[in-house]
Amino acid sequence: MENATINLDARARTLLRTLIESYIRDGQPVGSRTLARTSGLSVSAATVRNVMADLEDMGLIHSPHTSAGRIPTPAGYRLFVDSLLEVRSPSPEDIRAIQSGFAPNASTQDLMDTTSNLLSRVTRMAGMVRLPRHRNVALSQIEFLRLGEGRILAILVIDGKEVQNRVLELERDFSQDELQRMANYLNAHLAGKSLHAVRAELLREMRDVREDLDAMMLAAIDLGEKAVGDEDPDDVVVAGQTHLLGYEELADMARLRQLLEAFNEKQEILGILDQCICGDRVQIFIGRESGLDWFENCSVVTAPYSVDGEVVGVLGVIGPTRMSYDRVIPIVDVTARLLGSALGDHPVDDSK
Amino acid sequence: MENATINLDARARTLLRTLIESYIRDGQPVGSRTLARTSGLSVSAATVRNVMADLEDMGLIHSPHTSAGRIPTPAGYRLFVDSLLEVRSPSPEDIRAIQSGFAPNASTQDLMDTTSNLLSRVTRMAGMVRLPRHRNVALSQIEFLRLGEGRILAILVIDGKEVQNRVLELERDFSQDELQRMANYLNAHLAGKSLHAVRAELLREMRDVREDLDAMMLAAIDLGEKAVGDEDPDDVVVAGQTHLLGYEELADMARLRQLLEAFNEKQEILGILDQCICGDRVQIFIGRESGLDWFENCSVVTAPYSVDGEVVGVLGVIGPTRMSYDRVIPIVDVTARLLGSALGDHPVDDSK
DNA sequence: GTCAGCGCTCCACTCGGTCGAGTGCTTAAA
DNA sequence: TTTAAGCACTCGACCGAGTGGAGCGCTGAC
Repeated sequence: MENATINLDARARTLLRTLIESYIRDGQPVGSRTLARTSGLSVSAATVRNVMADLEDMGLIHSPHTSAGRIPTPAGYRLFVDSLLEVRSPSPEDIRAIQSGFAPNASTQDLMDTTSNLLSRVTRMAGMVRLPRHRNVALSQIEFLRLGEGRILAILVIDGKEVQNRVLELERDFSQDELQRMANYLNAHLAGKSLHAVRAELLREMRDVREDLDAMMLAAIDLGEKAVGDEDPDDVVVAGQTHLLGYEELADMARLRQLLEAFNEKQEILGILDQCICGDRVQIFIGRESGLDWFENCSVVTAPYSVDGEVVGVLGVIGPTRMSYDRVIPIVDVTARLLGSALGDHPVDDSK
Repeated sequence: MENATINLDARARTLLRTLIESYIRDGQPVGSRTLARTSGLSVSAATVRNVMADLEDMGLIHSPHTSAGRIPTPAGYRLFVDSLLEVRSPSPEDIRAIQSGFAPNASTQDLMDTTSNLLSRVTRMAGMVRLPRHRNVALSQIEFLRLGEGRILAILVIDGKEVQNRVLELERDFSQDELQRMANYLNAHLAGKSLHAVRAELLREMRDVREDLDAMMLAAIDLGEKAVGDEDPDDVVVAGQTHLLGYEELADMARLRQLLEAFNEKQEILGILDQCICGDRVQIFIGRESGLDWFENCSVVTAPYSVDGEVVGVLGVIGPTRMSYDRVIPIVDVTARLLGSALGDHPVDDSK
């Protein structure tokens, strides 16, 4: 609807923008006189006061107490980032810092680590990267190893470079020999296909062709389904949480602790990032918008990153609501793009 | 030498002990009058003042400013924990809390996690566990998987339950078939022996019997040595760092940030813990004793833990110097013992 | 609609005074 | 020589009053 925001005339918008920019820069409530001077408009402080009163009625700014200046409310920030903000293109040194951070041919895990480190270092806030969903990566190989009575280690090699282990607990026991044959069967059928396709195929075979196969094949399919089936654990890499200690608007120890705890648990961070995976550009959460109350005075800036045109993950930063959005947004944006392309060029292809 | 500490008479020791206990309890500088009353000695405040002046000369206590009470110096704490402290046996509820935390049959990694969580929860400080060195755990199985041109995944199964992956980059390429034969060879020779023994044997064979073997065996030994050879990465598990935000003596943001940073880097934590691995009982570092200056106002209480009589790792807590040593020390002690025995009973033996 | 002026409010800061805790020193008794 | 009592002094915490300044709302004139 946004009806309240539409009927802001140009002057009010300019004043709101100047006020928020000033507050972001200095952290001080800004009064009518300074605002009148710095806005570039040729209006008096008194007029500015009238406009500010209107803005306050609309819930966009408020004064911490009588006769202090005004500071933006979350709603004010919202309007600001949605329609007032002029995003700078990222500064050359920022770009250089980000680009130089991406090592070629790094493993996915390394890429995640360096990216979140990069984000936190460049923005001086906390950086986070949602591990990529397994998109259409190819299953190179699957192997089974018998660990003990009914316990089997499944090894998935993905894209010829990534390795995943899963321990399966089964009811019946298999000899290593049987396991080997099952692996051979599965590899012959499935190697090179995408994980997604593999899962679909396994499920289909289980349903359709049960009776046409001998017991071994059946067991193999069952085993393969178990190994591939359970979604790999969602995870998120965070870095630079300690930067948040430096912001005095987050100095409340109790809240700060909740915040850092959230970074350790990762669960809530995940929830926030997952909300951002839809949408294809930078998204911003301000204050409590994400529904978490420990998020007071914090904002999140996220951007999805994609490989081959498909969104596979999200990255972002988290910092005080009073942050330089015009600097942070392009940084997050360009980092997402660079990560996407770094993940995109598959360096070592299986030599087939 | 400790010459300065020896010539403390019983009364001075009692007063120092009472003073430190009182300060640990209340966090307030303690003055002569209260000390005279609470010490149990029948002396006047004036006499206490004289003794306190002596203690101050020895560098055991000092006043934050004229006419405040006295607080212990690091040297005072040192003397306190070395020879004044009466360690309580751990309280029943603490013991219960610790014991109930150890799940039977947990993997090593899980044990580390729960243990450091336990330590931090019970002491309300930060807990840490140094991962056990690989003592004489048995190598159950070794397998190789060809990933690509010259890139091989080595899989070590240890103790029938733990799995380690290592990617090896080699100069020459092997076919999966060759790898299989090498693995068979190595398994036949080495399975069941301790990792330590395996490494020794591989090195010996490489040196002694080079010319007696065919090329394949030689390559196998070489490969095995590479897979087992590089020490697994030293690591340490920490938990509950955020508890440290609650202590107002650590409220300095800059220092606090260094502290949390150290927990993230883990490098310095490792250094501290490694200093404690010698010695077979609880050890205590007070303030800067560990050589790190960001350690001001912090203390570390550690204890080594052992399996089958051999020390394999260290665990401990880190908190403000002003902590209840008489409670923390037994907690760390008993946790180390419980972790040792939890690691000790090897639950699932390979069914051979 | 704009804006100058006025009165008002509230905060931040300072200053002086008081209170209490605690010390060091001196002196006297054991 | 050790212990204790008394006394003067210091310092920080606290309180209340006073002050200056920033900033607001309102009103009335243009």
